Amino acid sequence: MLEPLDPILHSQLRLAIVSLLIGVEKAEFNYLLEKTGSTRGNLSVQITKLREAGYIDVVKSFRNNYPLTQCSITRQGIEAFEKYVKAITTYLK
Amino acid sequence: MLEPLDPILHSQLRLAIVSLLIGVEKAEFNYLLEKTGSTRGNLSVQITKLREAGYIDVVKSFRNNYPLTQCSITRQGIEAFEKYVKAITTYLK
DNA sequence: AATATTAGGTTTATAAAATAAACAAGTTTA
DNA sequence: TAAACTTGTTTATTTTATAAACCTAATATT
Repeated sequence: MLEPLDPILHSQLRLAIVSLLIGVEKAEFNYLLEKTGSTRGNLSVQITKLREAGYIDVVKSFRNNYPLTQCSITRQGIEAFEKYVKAITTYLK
Repeated sequence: MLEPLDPILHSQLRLAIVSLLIGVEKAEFNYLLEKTGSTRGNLSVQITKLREAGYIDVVKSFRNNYPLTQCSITRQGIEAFEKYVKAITTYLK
Protein backbone atom coordinates (compact mmCIF):
# COMPACT_ATOMS: atom_id res chain seq x y z
CA MET A 1 0.00 0.00 0.00
CA LEU A 2 1.20 3.47 -0.88
CA GLU A 3 1.93 5.87 1.95
CA PRO A 4 -0.64 8.61 2.57
CA LEU A 5 0.41 12.20 1.89
CA ASP A 6 0.10 14.87 4.59
CA PRO A 7 -2.94 16.86 3.39
CA ILE A 8 -1.57 20.07 4.87
CA LEU A 9 1.42 19.88 2.58
CA HIS A 10 -0.24 18.25 -0.41
CA SER A 11 -1.48 21.59 -1.70
CA GLN A 12 0.46 23.42 -4.36
CA LEU A 13 0.50 26.77 -2.62
CA ARG A 14 1.19 25.51 0.90
CA LEU A 15 3.95 23.23 -0.39
CA ALA A 16 5.45 26.21 -2.22
CA ILE A 17 5.37 28.34 0.92
CA VAL A 18 7.04 25.69 3.04
CA SER A 19 9.55 24.92 0.31
CA LEU A 20 10.51 28.59 0.12
CA LEU A 21 10.81 28.88 3.88
CA ILE A 22 13.12 25.92 4.12
CA GLY A 23 16.66 27.22 3.97
CA VAL A 24 15.87 30.84 4.69
CA GLU A 25 15.65 32.36 8.13
CA LYS A 26 12.37 34.12 7.37
CA ALA A 27 10.39 35.56 4.49
CA GLU A 28 8.02 38.47 4.06
CA PHE A 29 4.46 38.23 2.79
CA ASN A 30 5.31 40.08 -0.42
CA TYR A 31 8.31 37.89 -1.09
CA LEU A 32 6.13 34.80 -0.86
CA LEU A 33 3.51 36.52 -2.98
CA GLU A 34 5.99 37.17 -5.75
CA LYS A 35 7.71 33.79 -5.64
CA THR A 36 4.50 31.77 -5.57
CA GLY A 37 2.55 33.88 -8.08
CA SER A 38 -0.46 33.57 -5.80
CA THR A 39 -3.06 36.19 -4.97
CA ARG A 40 -2.91 37.99 -1.62
CA GLY A 41 -6.18 36.46 -0.44
CA ASN A 42 -5.15 32.91 -1.16
CA LEU A 43 -1.72 33.45 0.33
CA SER A 44 -3.25 34.87 3.50
CA VAL A 45 -5.54 31.87 3.89
CA GLN A 46 -2.81 29.32 3.36
CA ILE A 47 -0.39 31.08 5.72
CA THR A 48 -3.07 30.92 8.38
CA LYS A 49 -3.56 27.20 7.80
CA LEU A 50 0.15 26.50 8.04
CA ARG A 51 0.37 28.52 11.24
CA GLU A 52 -2.62 26.71 12.74
CA ALA A 53 -0.94 23.42 11.86
CA GLY A 54 2.18 24.56 13.71
CA TYR A 55 4.30 24.34 10.56
CA ILE A 56 5.26 28.01 10.46
CA ASP A 57 5.55 30.99 12.77
CA VAL A 58 4.08 34.32 11.79
CA VAL A 59 5.25 37.64 13.19
CA LYS A 60 3.35 40.82 12.42
CA SER A 61 4.91 44.24 12.84
CA PHE A 62 5.19 47.56 11.02
CA ARG A 63 7.83 48.91 8.70
CA ASN A 64 7.73 52.42 7.29
CA ASN A 65 4.31 52.73 8.84
CA TYR A 66 2.96 49.78 6.87
CA PRO A 67 2.04 46.36 8.19
CA LEU A 68 4.65 43.69 7.71
CA THR A 69 4.07 39.96 7.97
CA GLN A 70 7.05 37.69 8.30
CA CYS A 71 6.99 33.90 8.21
CA SER A 72 9.47 31.30 9.27
CA ILE A 73 9.42 27.52 9.33
CA THR A 74 9.18 25.66 12.62
CA ARG A 75 10.90 22.46 13.59
CA GLN A 76 7.58 20.70 13.25
CA GLY A 77 7.26 22.15 9.75
CA ILE A 78 10.71 20.92 8.77
CA GLU A 79 9.90 17.45 10.01
CA ALA A 80 6.57 17.36 8.21
CA PHE A 81 8.22 18.55 5.01
CA GLU A 82 10.91 15.89 5.20
CA LYS A 83 8.30 13.23 5.80
CA TYR A 84 6.23 14.48 2.90
CA VAL A 85 9.24 14.42 0.58
CA LYS A 86 9.91 10.80 1.49
CA ALA A 87 6.30 9.82 1.02
CA ILE A 88 5.71 11.47 -2.34
CA THR A 89 9.04 10.21 -3.62
CA THR A 90 7.64 6.70 -3.43
CA TYR A 91 4.96 7.79 -5.89
CA LEU A 92 7.50 9.27 -8.27
CA LYS A 93 9.56 6.04 -8.46
CA MET B 1 8.58 31.62 -9.82
CA LEU B 2 7.78 28.03 -9.03
CA GLU B 3 6.35 25.85 -11.76
CA PRO B 4 2.64 25.05 -11.62
CA LEU B 5 1.63 21.46 -10.94
CA ASP B 6 -0.73 19.61 -13.29
CA PRO B 7 -3.99 19.58 -11.29
CA ILE B 8 -5.02 16.25 -12.81
CA LEU B 9 -1.99 14.59 -11.27
CA HIS B 10 -1.71 16.67 -8.10
CA SER B 11 -4.26 14.50 -6.35
CA GLN B 12 -3.13 11.72 -4.06
CA LEU B 13 -5.36 9.07 -5.52
CA ARG B 14 -4.91 9.96 -9.18
CA LEU B 15 -1.15 10.20 -8.72
CA ALA B 16 -1.18 6.79 -7.05
CA ILE B 17 -3.15 5.26 -9.92
CA VAL B 18 -0.83 6.67 -12.56
CA SER B 19 2.22 5.72 -10.54
CA LEU B 20 0.99 2.15 -10.28
CA LEU B 21 0.20 1.97 -14.00
CA ILE B 22 3.66 3.16 -14.98
CA GLY B 23 5.77 0.12 -15.53
CA VAL B 24 2.96 -2.41 -15.75
CA GLU B 25 1.15 -3.34 -18.91
CA LYS B 26 -2.26 -3.02 -17.31
CA ALA B 27 -3.99 -3.28 -13.94
CA GLU B 28 -7.40 -4.39 -12.75
CA PHE B 29 -9.83 -2.29 -10.74
CA ASN B 30 -9.44 -4.47 -7.68
CA TYR B 31 -5.67 -4.37 -7.88
CA LEU B 32 -5.73 -0.58 -7.86
CA LEU B 33 -8.30 -0.67 -5.07
CA GLU B 34 -6.04 -2.77 -2.89
CA LYS B 35 -2.81 -0.94 -3.67
CA THR B 36 -4.26 2.52 -3.15
CA GLY B 37 -6.43 1.69 -0.14
CA SER B 38 -9.19 3.78 -1.68
CA THR B 39 -12.91 3.15 -1.67
CA ARG B 40 -14.59 1.80 -4.81
CA GLY B 41 -16.57 4.97 -5.32
CA ASN B 42 -13.60 7.26 -5.18
CA LEU B 43 -11.53 4.97 -7.35
CA SER B 44 -14.27 4.85 -9.96
CA VAL B 45 -14.52 8.64 -10.06
CA GLN B 46 -10.78 9.18 -10.38
CA ILE B 47 -10.39 6.51 -13.06
CA THR B 48 -13.05 8.31 -15.06
CA LYS B 49 -11.24 11.63 -14.69
CA LEU B 50 -7.95 10.14 -15.80
CA ARG B 51 -9.63 8.56 -18.79
CA GLU B 52 -11.33 11.83 -19.73
CA ALA B 53 -7.97 13.56 -19.49
CA GLY B 54 -6.54 11.00 -21.88
CA TYR B 55 -4.01 9.79 -19.33
CA ILE B 56 -5.26 6.19 -19.15
CA ASP B 57 -7.22 3.71 -21.24
CA VAL B 58 -10.02 1.71 -19.70
CA VAL B 59 -11.26 -1.63 -21.04
CA LYS B 60 -14.36 -3.25 -19.63
CA SER B 61 -15.08 -6.93 -20.05
CA PHE B 62 -16.28 -9.93 -18.06
CA ARG B 63 -14.41 -12.64 -16.24
CA ASN B 64 -16.11 -15.55 -14.48
CA ASN B 65 -19.42 -13.83 -15.19
CA TYR B 66 -18.35 -10.72 -13.28
CA PRO B 67 -17.54 -7.31 -14.71
CA LEU B 68 -13.84 -6.61 -15.09
CA THR B 69 -12.29 -3.18 -15.54
CA GLN B 70 -8.70 -2.96 -16.71
CA CYS B 71 -6.64 0.21 -16.92
CA SER B 72 -3.44 1.06 -18.72
CA ILE B 73 -1.40 4.21 -19.06
CA THR B 74 -1.32 6.10 -22.36
CA ARG B 75 1.62 7.86 -23.94
CA GLN B 76 0.01 11.14 -23.00
CA GLY B 77 -0.24 9.89 -19.43
CA ILE B 78 3.42 8.96 -19.33
CA GLU B 79 4.43 12.37 -20.61
CA ALA B 80 2.22 14.17 -18.12
CA PHE B 81 3.60 12.06 -15.30
CA GLU B 82 7.19 12.77 -16.29
CA LYS B 83 6.46 16.47 -16.49
CA TYR B 84 4.77 16.40 -13.09
CA VAL B 85 7.73 14.62 -11.52
CA LYS B 86 10.08 17.30 -12.82
CA ALA B 87 7.84 20.09 -11.62
CA ILE B 88 7.24 18.83 -8.11
CA THR B 89 10.88 17.92 -7.70
CA THR B 90 11.68 21.63 -7.81
CA TYR B 91 9.49 22.03 -4.72
CA LEU B 92 11.26 19.23 -2.89
CA LYS B 93 14.74 20.76 -3.33
C1' DA C 1 -7.99 70.29 2.79
C1' DA C 2 -10.53 67.10 0.55
C1' DT C 3 -10.22 63.23 -2.54
C1' DA C 4 -8.07 59.55 -4.83
C1' DT C 5 -4.68 55.97 -4.85
C1' DT C 6 -1.59 52.68 -2.95
C1' DA C 7 0.09 49.26 0.59
C1' DG C 8 -0.68 45.27 3.06
C1' DG C 9 -3.53 42.24 4.31
C1' DT C 10 -8.23 39.79 5.97
C1' DT C 11 -12.84 38.11 5.37
C1' DT C 12 -16.48 36.30 2.74
C1' DA C 13 -18.39 34.06 -1.28
C1' DT C 14 -17.95 30.94 -5.09
C1' DA C 15 -16.16 27.10 -7.72
C1' DA C 16 -13.96 22.84 -7.77
C1' DA C 17 -12.47 18.61 -5.69
C1' DA C 18 -12.32 14.63 -2.76
C1' DT C 19 -14.76 11.47 -0.29
C1' DA C 20 -18.51 8.76 1.38
C1' DA C 21 -23.05 6.94 1.08
C1' DA C 22 -26.53 5.02 -1.60
C1' DC C 23 -27.75 2.53 -5.52
C1' DA C 24 -27.59 -0.88 -9.47
C1' DA C 25 -27.28 -5.20 -11.92
C1' DG C 26 -26.13 -9.35 -11.82
C1' DT C 27 -24.06 -13.87 -9.32
C1' DT C 28 -23.37 -17.15 -5.87
C1' DT C 29 -24.58 -19.56 -1.69
C1' DA C 30 -27.54 -21.31 1.99
C1' DT D 1 -35.87 -18.25 -3.09
C1' DA D 2 -33.97 -15.29 -0.20
C1' DA D 3 -29.78 -13.50 1.56
C1' DA D 4 -25.30 -12.11 0.78
C1' DC D 5 -21.55 -11.06 -2.24
C1' DT D 6 -19.13 -9.03 -6.54
C1' DT D 7 -17.97 -5.19 -9.21
C1' DG D 8 -18.61 -1.27 -10.06
C1' DT D 9 -21.52 3.67 -10.86
C1' DT D 10 -24.10 7.64 -9.41
C1' DT D 11 -25.44 11.03 -6.26
C1' DA D 12 -24.87 13.72 -2.16
C1' DT D 13 -21.97 15.78 1.27
C1' DT D 14 -17.95 17.73 3.04
C1' DT D 15 -13.50 19.95 2.21
C1' DT D 16 -10.53 22.83 -0.37
C1' DA D 17 -8.76 26.14 -3.23
C1' DT D 18 -9.41 30.32 -5.31
C1' DA D 19 -11.19 34.79 -6.30
C1' DA D 20 -13.75 38.84 -5.18
C1' DA D 21 -14.87 42.17 -2.03
C1' DC D 22 -13.65 44.54 1.83
C1' DC D 23 -10.86 46.99 5.54
C1' DT D 24 -7.53 50.24 7.76
C1' DA D 25 -4.13 53.25 7.42
C1' DA D 26 -0.67 55.82 4.68
C1' DT D 27 0.62 58.54 0.92
C1' DA D 28 -0.03 61.18 -3.20
C1' DT D 29 -2.84 64.44 -5.98
C1' DT D 30 -5.64 68.55 -7.19
